[in-house]
Formats: sequence, C-alpha cells, structure tokens
Amino acid sequence: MDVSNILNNLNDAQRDAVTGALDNMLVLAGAGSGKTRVLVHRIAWLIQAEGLSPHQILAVTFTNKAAREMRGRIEELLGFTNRSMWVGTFHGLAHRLLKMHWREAKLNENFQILDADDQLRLVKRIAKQLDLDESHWPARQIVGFINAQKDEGRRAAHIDPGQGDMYQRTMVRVYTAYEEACERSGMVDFAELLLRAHELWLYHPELLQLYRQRFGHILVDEFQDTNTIQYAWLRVLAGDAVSITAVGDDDQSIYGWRGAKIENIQQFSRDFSDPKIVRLEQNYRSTSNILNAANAVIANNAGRLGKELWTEGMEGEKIDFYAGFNEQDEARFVVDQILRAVDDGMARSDIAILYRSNAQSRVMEEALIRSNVPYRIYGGQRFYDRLEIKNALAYMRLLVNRHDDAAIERVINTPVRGIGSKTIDTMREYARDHGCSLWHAGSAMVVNKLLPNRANSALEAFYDLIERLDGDTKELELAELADHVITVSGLIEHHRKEKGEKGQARIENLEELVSACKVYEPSNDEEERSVLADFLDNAALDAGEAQADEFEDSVQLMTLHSAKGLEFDTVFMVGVEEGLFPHKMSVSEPGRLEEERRLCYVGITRAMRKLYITMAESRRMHGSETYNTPSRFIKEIPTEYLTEIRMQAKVSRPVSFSRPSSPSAGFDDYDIPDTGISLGQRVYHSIFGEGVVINFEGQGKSARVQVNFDSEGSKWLVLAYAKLQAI
DNA sequence: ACTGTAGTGATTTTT
DNA sequence: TCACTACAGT
Repeated sequence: MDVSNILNNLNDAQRDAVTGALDNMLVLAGAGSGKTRVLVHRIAWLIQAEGLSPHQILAVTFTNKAAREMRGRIEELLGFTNRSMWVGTFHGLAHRLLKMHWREAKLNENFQILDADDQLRLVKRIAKQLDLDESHWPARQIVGFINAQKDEGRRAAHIDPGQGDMYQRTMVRVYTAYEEACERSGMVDFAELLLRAHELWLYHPELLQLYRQRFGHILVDEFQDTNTIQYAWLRVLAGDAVSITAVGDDDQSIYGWRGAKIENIQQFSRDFSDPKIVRLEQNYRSTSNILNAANAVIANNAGRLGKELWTEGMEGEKIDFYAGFNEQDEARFVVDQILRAVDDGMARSDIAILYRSNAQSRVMEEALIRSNVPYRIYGGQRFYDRLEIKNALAYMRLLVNRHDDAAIERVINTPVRGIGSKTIDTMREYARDHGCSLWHAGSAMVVNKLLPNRANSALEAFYDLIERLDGDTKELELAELADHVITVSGLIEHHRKEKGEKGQARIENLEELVSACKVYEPSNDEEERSVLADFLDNAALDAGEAQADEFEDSVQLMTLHSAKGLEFDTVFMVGVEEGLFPHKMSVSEPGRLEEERRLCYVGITRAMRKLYITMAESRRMHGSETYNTPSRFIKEIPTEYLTEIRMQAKVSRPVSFSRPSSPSAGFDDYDIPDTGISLGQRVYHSIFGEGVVINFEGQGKSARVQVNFDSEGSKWLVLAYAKLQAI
C-alpha cells in the first residue's frame, strides 16, 4: 500500500508519532508544532498501514470546532468520508452513548440537555425552595460546587453529610435536591453527561466489553485539559484492551479552574502501560525571537515535563513593548500600529488583539471605532444562548418532552399570558409535593380546578397552545415547525412590541433560527430519532458561533483563553500588568500563578511574525484608578528579544522642579518650569531602564516626562517631555 | 405587569 | 464604573 501521501512533509518526530505501533503513546506537542497534523495523519496511518477499519477509531476533542476540523482533514487526506468513525467531543460522545443506551443509563428516552443557563436557574429555584438566603448562598457558587463534584465523579450520595461543616452540608442538600429535580424532569447537565457515561462502564460490564472489542485505538486531543471524570472514562474504556494516543502540551494547560487536571498527562505514563513518548518541539509558526521569549517565560514554571521549542525560521523582529500612561493611550497605540500595518497592505484578519479579561475589550473597541477599523469580537453570547432563541427552543423542547421543567419555566408566561408568579409557585409546590413534573402539576390543577378562575383559564390556554402546536407540526419539516412555533407561540409578536432596535434584532435572530433549521442535517444516528430532538440536542451541545461570519476583513479581538489553538501574523497582547495579568486573584497561589504564566505562553506563541506587548500604567477599573507596574512575565523575557517603544521627546532641555512628597499618590498643581505644563491630579511613575517615567494629565493636557532624581532626592530633574493630545 | 431604584459585585468559560 | 438583579410601587 502506498502511504507516501501520509508520510510526506512530516519531520522526524512527527513521522515517529504518526507511524508509532498500535500501542499507547503520549505525544507532547508544543505550540505550533503540527499537533493536529500528527493526529490526522496518525488516523490515516492506522487505517491504511495498520489495517484498522474507520469503525475501530475513536477520536476525542474538547470543542466541536476541533472535531469538525479533524474530520474534515481526515477526509481530505484519505479522500473518503466515513461516518462509522467516532470523532467528537467528550460531551458529544457521552451524549451519543447515553442516547443509545438510555435504558442502561436509567434515563428516559427523550432526556434533554440542561445548559449552563438552565442549570443556574434551576439551582436558584431549588435554593429558594430550601429557604437559602441568596446573598449567603450565591447560586453561582452552588452550581460551581455541584459541577466540581460531578467532575470528580462524586454524586450527592457519595458525600457523607455527617462529615463536614455547615457549608458542605448545605451544598450537599442542594445537590441532592438538584439531582432529584433533574431526574424528575429528565434533564441532564453537561457534567452529568460525562458522569453517566462513566457509570455506564461501571455498571454495565457487558457494554464496556462491547466497546472494548469495537475500538482498536483511541486518540485524544488536548489531553492536558481532561478532568478527572474524562480521564477515568478513557481509562476504564481502554483497560488493557485498547491502546491510546494522547496528544497534549502541559505548558498550554489553562483550564485548571474548570477542573482540568494537568497531572493527567503525567498520570498517563503510570496508568497506561509503557507508552511511547514523542516530543514535537520544532515550531513552524513563530520567529525565533518570539519563540525564545516564550521559552524564557515558561521556563519559570516548576515541574514541567520539559520541552523546548525551536525553529529553523528567521530571527524576525523584536517584540515591541509599549507602556501607555493609561488604557486610552494604550488603545491609541494599538490602533495606530494597526492602521500603519493595514496601510502597508496587511489583512486585518491577520491581526489579533488578545486580552486577559473581557472587560478590556471595550476601550479597544472604542478606539477601533473612532478610527473606522472593522473588528470582530470572539466569545460573548453565542447564537443558541440568546434569550429569544432559548425561548423558541424551549417551546420546541416542550414538543419533545412535556416534563422539561426548565422549558416550562422559561416560556409558560413568555409572551405574557396572565400566568403570574403566584400560579407558577402553586404549580411548583404541587410538583414538589407529588414528585411530578410541572407539566403534570399544571394539568392536575386544571383538571381539579385548584386555581382561581382567571389563572385556571390562562393555564388552560397555555396547555391548549402547546397541544395545538404539537398537533399542527406533526407532519412538518423542521424549518416549517420552527416557523410555526415562533409565530403561533406569539414570540414574534412579543418582540415586535418591544421598543428600540432590540426587538427587531431579536426577530431577525428568530428568523435566523428558521434558516438554521432549514440547513440542518441530522446526524445519521444508528437508530431512528426525531429530527427535532436531534436538532435540540445539537443546539445544546454546540452553541454555535457568537456572530455570523462577516465577510468584511476585520481585526480579531478575544481573550487569551479563546485564542488557544489559533495563530495570527501580528498579535497585540494588551493589559500585561501586575494585577491584571497575572490576575490579582491568581497571584497568591503558586499553582494558579503558573497557570497564568502558561496563559502568557499561549498568548506569545499565537504570534507568527510580530508581537506587541502593551500595558497601561494607570487604568480605570470598577470606577477607580489603579496604578500598575509591568507584569512579572514581561520581566521574564530577556531584554535581547524586546524593544521598548517610548514617546519621543520634543524638548530635551533639563529643567527641574520640586519633588512631591508622595510620588505615587496624586498630587496637585506642580508647574514644570519652562514647559507650560502643570501637573494635574494624577501622577504615576514606573521604573524602566535609566530613569523614572512620570505621566501627567491635567488642565486638558497630558504629558509624559522622563525624569531623574537629583542627588539630594528632593528635586526631580526633567530630562525631556512630550506633549500628547488633549484628553 | 411594567418601571424605577437601590444594592451588589466584578477572571478565564471548550461543553 | 457599569451592568445586572431584586423588589417596591404604580
């Protein structure tokens, strides 16, 4: 068999990984080292050279995007599509298993997926029922607790309520009630998908056996991001029977706060017999300056598996470092550079602005808008997460499963139809007392006339609506059904009445939903499934992109987290200051600081040709001014790879003035002789190289002045200053 | 059921 | 600062 197409254009290490025997293998793949390529080629190799059938391959990723890309590239390489190959996310595959074996998993056939938002609402409701004060027991925290337990494979019953403090006991109480509520309404949250899939192996050895026989090899992408339950699921599935190729980079583990266990990558060598270890260290992405800087930063982390990226590429330009005197100035600098680059013919889409937290995007956006630079923000609310879409989906969910409490809660009075909180409360109470779903409770209340007349007829009307929708749409195509639902439910009319452009946008989104239904292709599952149910599951598991693809060439804005896996010609890493990056919430614990450093490493290695690092010496955050020093990560980059961009002084004539008593605090009205500038309310200094840089703003002017202390320490000698535009 | 306001709290978020 | 929430008043 000719396998040259699989092995061409691979370097030695890559080829080593691709052609490794059908045994356990751990591929430590540095940033930009061709990780996906290796994964894809290995699958092709297993099929063409090792003679595995696609049916015997299981490939697991974390994101739908990665799964799609992998499948696409395999097809490209092999020249054929094969649906029998399992390629998907952990959650997607778990869902698939549970759908196929719902009986064994003790689920009902039409179980629905509870997304993060529904989960929060449900927990809020339960906490309220248990009389927990919301300020004391924030729902977010409870959700965090529950998910963390599930990620560790622990059910409420596994946690001894006798043990532990008040906190733990309360959490377990809610956890228990939450489990019951999910059970009752046939809902499964994200973590539950994984946990149930794991339990499926534990409680049904015959099924486990079946899959062990089926799969010849398992491949796992982004292994450093697996959490306990995902790891356990893989480990049990593989046993001694199935071999695994795990690909990952411990230096890019940035989801520890979501339960990812970086140790899994070390644990692999212990749990899976005698794995072959391959390191991919040649980088094909960045210039050597960028790469060396990244290496230098990450070298400060302890306990790494050890890996040093190198490149045959050019040294390239140095990294530009710019310290703006505030976030406006920082943004102005970034936009100036972008304008210049675009003038020189660069595509805007080759430029990315990366920041630590979403709140930083705003200043950047404003600056981009001022200069008419098109941009696109990643992250934020995704299509299927939008309110109006979720409402429409809730109606559709009710058609599949009347006992979907989360869906009922969402739309029973949206649009308003006179079912107030009192009525809903009564329903909830009834449901709780009788251990039934809200749907059940409501219909029992209608039948037994347990409600005041007005509420009763309102509720009756709602039931009629749902039943009528169901009847009307039985024979319809998915898109027609969606269209029917959003019209007849009154959602469209509801948003039409909304004032402002918001309502219009929502209607457009609803229409977009109908279009999405039109082009939806159901996954060819083995068993017969309703297209509607399939569509709904897909919407929950793959929330879609935040924005529809715009054709206009735009600068890319995103958090460092969402930049993982991407690359750009030019990258601006902004807000690189102590307190923000590393974030102040992460500096106290060494482990979390290291994760921040890995995030920095991820950021640096996104850049192919040119990297800018910027900061703001003062920044308005949560309403008050903060004064920042450059991030420790910047200091970890050897100066030989850095250039500091400084404002050019327009005047270079030494002048001196009295040193204020407290240099870091604001001080008032110092005139700088012969410059016409007086110091304003805010002053900040930071130390770079030779002198001290002070930023002045006040009286409509701002300036940046480089000063040295005089020998007595009571005077500052101004060496140079530059006027900036009025702010 | 809508509207105004007072209070709060504020990283990151693949599924 | 700002955006979201809860609740009180109409």
